[in-house]
Amino acid sequence: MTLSVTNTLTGDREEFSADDEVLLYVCGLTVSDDPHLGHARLWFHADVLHRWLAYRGYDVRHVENVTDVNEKITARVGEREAWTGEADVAETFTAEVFESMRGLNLLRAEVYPRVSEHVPEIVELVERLVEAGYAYESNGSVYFDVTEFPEYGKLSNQDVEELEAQGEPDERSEKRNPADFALWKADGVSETAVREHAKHDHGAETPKGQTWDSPWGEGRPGWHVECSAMSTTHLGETLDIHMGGRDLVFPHHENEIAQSEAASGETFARYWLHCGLLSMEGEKMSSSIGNFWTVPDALEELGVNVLRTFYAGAAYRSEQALTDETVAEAEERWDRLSRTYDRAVAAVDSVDARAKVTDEDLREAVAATREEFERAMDDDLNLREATAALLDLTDAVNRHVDAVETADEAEGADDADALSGYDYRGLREAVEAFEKLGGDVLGLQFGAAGAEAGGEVELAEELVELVLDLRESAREAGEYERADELRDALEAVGVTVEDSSEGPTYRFE
RNA sequence: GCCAAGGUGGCAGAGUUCGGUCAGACGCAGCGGCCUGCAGAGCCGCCCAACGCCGGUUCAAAUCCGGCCCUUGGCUCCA
Repeated sequence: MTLSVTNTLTGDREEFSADDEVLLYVCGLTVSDDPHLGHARLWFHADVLHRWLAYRGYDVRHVENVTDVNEKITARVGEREAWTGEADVAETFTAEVFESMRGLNLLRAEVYPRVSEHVPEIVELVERLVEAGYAYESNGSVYFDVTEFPEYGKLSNQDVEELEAQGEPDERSEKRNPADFALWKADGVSETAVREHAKHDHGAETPKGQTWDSPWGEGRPGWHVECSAMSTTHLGETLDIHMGGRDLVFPHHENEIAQSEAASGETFARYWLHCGLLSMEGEKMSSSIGNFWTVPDALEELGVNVLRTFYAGAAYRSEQALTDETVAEAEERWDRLSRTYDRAVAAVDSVDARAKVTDEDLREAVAATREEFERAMDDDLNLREATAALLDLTDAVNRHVDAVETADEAEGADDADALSGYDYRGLREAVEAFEKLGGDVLGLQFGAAGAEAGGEVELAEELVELVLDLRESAREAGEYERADELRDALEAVGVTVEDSSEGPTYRFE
């Protein structure tokens, strides 16, 4: 079985092929605001793609850009005292992005190139396009002539004539054709552009943003060249996979193809993968609409595992809705996975490794899970189905552990450990499946809750166990009211207690 | 107006590439049972039930073709 993906270029599901090395370019974001859960959705899916390719034995070279030159950034200059220029604003939000990425447990890309550090490469690319006749200079700006590139529109199925017809015919325009787009913009950011994007009126002085010297005079890179220049610089002329949000298909990605292929004569990207949008209240989550939830806030409230489980609840190419209900569902799904994992680990730890119990049902379930998971992932990264396979395994594990516990109890064994009929190997395989498939591929962090904080957690555990001893005494004496009081008190400070036939268990919420 | 994606049960969301093995994946919510002092977790069962509408092709269509309606995204910065 090999991976197949939906390629926007052809609109079809295609078998993925590549050499040992996969060149993956992900369209990152403009650092003009806090990253929100819509951005994180793309990051997540790019991350899982990266992980899955690695699982399949590819060496993944993953590059993700940071756009730190943009009028939206310029528009925020002055909002804070430290923001004296475009670079200050960009620096603040770039730091936010990296922190969010760390929090989301994303595999690091090989490099996160910034526009501000690639202006020479951008200028070089624009020069090449001018020389080749695909672009022209006009009043110090440079535009790409879409009529010179016959394949323009092939990604998004746009018709150049149709686009031309839409454009306002403006005699005074610097552009030859209405659909032409800027590669290089003369001077700094215009006042109107800043005013359009500015959230607050901040003083009389209008920031112009950074400018760089070029053969056409002082100016700034256009909106789409950055990705062409940076991807070529770091990965070469032909990418294996180019991934981005669906809202970028036109014009951004269409223009990238035009620039890159006109300049190199080579295919720019072999597979175009587009991630569906995250909606909230029926609209796409967006900074400009204001219906967003920032990544740091969401991580704080839900935690990385719930968030990742949420994203894994829908295929990358579908839209996904963020509502109280869908979040609650993700919480339940994650809890179920993590509880079962903990339970399996506890069972493995308690068993006598020499025991030779085998449980065919359990082992078959593990094998089936692995097979189904791989099939689902290869099938255009069907994460919902892959997660479903893991959830199926929780049934088998719980059934097995339940059965053994019940049997131990029936025998009245006080030395349950030695007698237990756990399938040691089967459970180990199950634990490994959770760690490999759920952990390595989906990026979930099993069993990490207690390991994170170290010493403090240990102390907390001892204290909780102390209280639980008291509660057990109360229960043995039949003082259930007292026992419930203690349980409620623990719950109030974030410790959930659950009784089982082998004594109480607890977890920190 | 043009381009694109999509419309499947109370919710959410697979399945559409290659028509039958698929109608009821996985999950959530709800209901019942087992277990339990209670609760929770877990297990078992139920949820009497959905493929936007209208045609067509076919022995057979959620899946292919045509038309229509609706939603979302894009056509301006946007993951």
